[in-house]
Amino acid sequence: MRIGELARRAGVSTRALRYYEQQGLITARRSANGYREYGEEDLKLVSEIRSLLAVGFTLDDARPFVACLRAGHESGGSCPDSVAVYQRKLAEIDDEIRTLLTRRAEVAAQLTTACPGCVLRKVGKS
Amino acid sequence: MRIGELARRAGVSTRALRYYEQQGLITARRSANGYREYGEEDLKLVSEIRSLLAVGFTLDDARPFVACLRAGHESGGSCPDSVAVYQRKLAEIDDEIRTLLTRRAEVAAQLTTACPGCVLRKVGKS
DNA sequence: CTTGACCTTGACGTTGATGTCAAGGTCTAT
DNA sequence: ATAGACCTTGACATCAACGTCAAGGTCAAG
Repeated sequence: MRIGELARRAGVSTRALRYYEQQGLITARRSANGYREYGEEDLKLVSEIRSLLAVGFTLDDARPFVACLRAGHESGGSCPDSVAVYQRKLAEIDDEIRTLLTRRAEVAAQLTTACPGCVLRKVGKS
Repeated sequence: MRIGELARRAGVSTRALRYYEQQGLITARRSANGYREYGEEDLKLVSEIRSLLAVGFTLDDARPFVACLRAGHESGGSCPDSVAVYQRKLAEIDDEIRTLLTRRAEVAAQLTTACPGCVLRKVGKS
């Protein structure tokens, strides 16, 4: 299939696909006229990339997963490198959550200081 | 005081101060030679801005706080507009936290699926 | 043969808060 | 008068993942 069809089926833009290729995440054969030609495996790769992006991974994070699929594994996450990324990501997310919780407390404290009572009375609630 | 001194005392770069001015957050008198001239109030404004940025506010979010201080209030947060921003920010932070918690669960689930047991065995732990 | 749907590469725009040059004016001290 | 520490405005660079033209080639259908 060509890039337009892959884009439609994967739910991404053709621009995104070319970008992934430029970043070395996917590759494409070229037909005689220079058009990119993809197979079903590529749909799988792109789907993997999208689901990873959807949970906050970067394209760089997605590399090991793509490599894993290319290596023939059914799941992109079943390779050591992918697992390492999963674990690093979990740690990063935990960090962010902690940061946000701290911030939340700080902001709530400042609000309380600046306007005692404001933090308790929800807007629009009697 | 001139921009260099304010920058040192506030712990920011002169570039940042000029940017805040460009964004309409602070203003400066000009001495005969064209140099920016600041007073102690400006240090207070900049400090307020920095502490807000530190907890994840944008410069735009900081506007009401600066206006509040300029209006003579001791605290930048003690004006209705500032309180509204506080509350909006709290809601935003809560949203982000919820999103991250969801993501964490998703990533952990994928990790479990891809590599059962990996999520339990902490790296480097026997 | 021409429309129209598809494809190509290339390159600038987006977002926020600066960093970092460039090219030059000002002022103090030596 | 010259170094050097300060100031000025202006403008491009950064980060990620694309969006959005621009200018043009390809191909099947009418």
